[in-house]
Amino acid sequence: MTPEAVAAAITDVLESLASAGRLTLDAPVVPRVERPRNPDHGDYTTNVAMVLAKSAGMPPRDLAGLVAAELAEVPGVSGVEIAGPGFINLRLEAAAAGQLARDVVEDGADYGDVTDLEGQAINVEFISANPTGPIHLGHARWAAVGDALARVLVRAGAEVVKEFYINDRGVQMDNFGRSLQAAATGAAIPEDGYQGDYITDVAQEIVQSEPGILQLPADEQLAAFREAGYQLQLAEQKESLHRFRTDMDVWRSERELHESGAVASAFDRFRELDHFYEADGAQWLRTTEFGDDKDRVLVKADGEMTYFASDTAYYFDKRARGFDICIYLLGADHHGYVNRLRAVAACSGDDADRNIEVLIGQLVRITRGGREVRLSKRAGNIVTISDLVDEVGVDAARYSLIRYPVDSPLTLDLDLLEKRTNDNPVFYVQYAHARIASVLRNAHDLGIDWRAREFEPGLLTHEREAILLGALAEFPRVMSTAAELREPHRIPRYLEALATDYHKFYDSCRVLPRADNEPTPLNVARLWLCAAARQVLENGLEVCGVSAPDRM
RNA sequence: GCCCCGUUAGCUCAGUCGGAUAGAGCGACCGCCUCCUAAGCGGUAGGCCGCAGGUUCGAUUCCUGCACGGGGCGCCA
Repeated sequence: MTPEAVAAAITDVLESLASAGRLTLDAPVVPRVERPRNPDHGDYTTNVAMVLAKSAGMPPRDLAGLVAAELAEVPGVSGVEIAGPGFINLRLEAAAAGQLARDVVEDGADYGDVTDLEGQAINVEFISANPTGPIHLGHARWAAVGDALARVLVRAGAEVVKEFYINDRGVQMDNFGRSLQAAATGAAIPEDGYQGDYITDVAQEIVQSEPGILQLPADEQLAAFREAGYQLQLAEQKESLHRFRTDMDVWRSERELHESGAVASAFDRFRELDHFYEADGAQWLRTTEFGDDKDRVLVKADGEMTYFASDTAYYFDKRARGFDICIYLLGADHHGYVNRLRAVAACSGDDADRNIEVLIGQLVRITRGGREVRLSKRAGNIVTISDLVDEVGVDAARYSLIRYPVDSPLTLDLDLLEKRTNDNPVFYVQYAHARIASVLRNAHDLGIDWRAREFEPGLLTHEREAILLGALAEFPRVMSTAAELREPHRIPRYLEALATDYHKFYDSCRVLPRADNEPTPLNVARLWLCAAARQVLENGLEVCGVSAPDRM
């Protein structure tokens, strides 16, 4: 019996009481069913009696009594108690709780999939680094979180596209090209250019593959370096993200938005809706009508398009491709952009509250040797995402970035991550998985085919078996919450709690028969439970993009 | 000045769509492998949940103000 089933039973009770005239209900209620911290409070608890007391016009405890009496008759429920100000605590029969193990095993990789977001088309844009250098540690958080979020949304039934916006036009591209050109020709790197060692490497690579480039006239040469460098960096970014197990579905070029006329037609749309005007020689979007602090320039007085101009077209582009919800993951240093983006939606006649979601993530601080590492692409002080993967591995890197809520600051201690100690919870979770895999392997070696034997869920009566079953039953709800709140960090946190519950179970409940004894029905039931726990750990780790090893 | 985020155990941080005794890891201390993976488990110590008000049966959680810390307020990207 799952928490969902308990909630449904409570709803049934409430409705039948209401239709029998024993209770007045203002509106249909979705009862909240929780797992109490304190095991003395039963397997599940609900506060419906307190919530409904006022509208029902009776004291919470009386109402609780009414509901509890009916609940006690529900099959699978072994006990109901009223506690405190009006909590209803209930206990399940072991067989009803244990049945879940079989359900999990049978659902396999699908266990934990939910339907909350079915029918929604969601675009998740993240990282969107300039193609003027490698993906670095400053981007790593978004790479991990964005990818995990996308996986969560998919599990919740949404249609999801992961997208990277390439800022391949504008001033930074020219700076980049000039820096490469200078590095290749032995000139000084411009002051506002890129200083990193990688610039020299890239410049050399370009000269090597296109020796003729050095003979070109200065203008053509600059363009050639810019374009060649762009292609090399873009390929580098794709490759390093691939190694990080973050593969984008769409790489959208800013340049293409201009060339295809998307920017121009966005402007037309704004004109139609009368949100567009000219002043001081520039062309503006009247974003202040929709909550922005000031209107924003689309075309500068010198005729150049702003970055924001592309953004407006990009939003239309996403909507035209059928996305109801456009999620942007941005760093805290871009939070000033939120109102602008929302205003774009509003200016085009959309509902900013529904169509645009901006997740602002706090920046990651990085320490090494107890000192903060400052990252600056232009100053050339870069730790790339590939360096991180080389040092600590993809699993540890992704996991430690995903396990914190994005609005909380995060310090990545490179020394700590390199240690591979238990400080890093990814090992704790993976170890639980490997431990179960080992037990199942041993069962197989002993010739115990638990799947073929009868599963007697009523045998799982040990307290730690009950707790483990309860934890397994939580997984779909954790997935729902993570998806609806856009909070993928809830998955690793859940997995850590689940791993603890498994380790505790393992510590006090012998799974396999000792010596040459024949397996008992209890051994078999526990193997089902182990298999279920292993499956949930695997599914959860998969959502994080972290491997679930069979041996460690 | 205005806007966003944070403030919870010695340290790093969870938790809160308002619920019963606030959690984990690390660090400290004490135990547990002739037995399925000890990367594990059990126990002890450690808290005015930043401060002050408000909302109510009930606030660490919601609202307001304040303090401290981080980030942002360009015809830059």
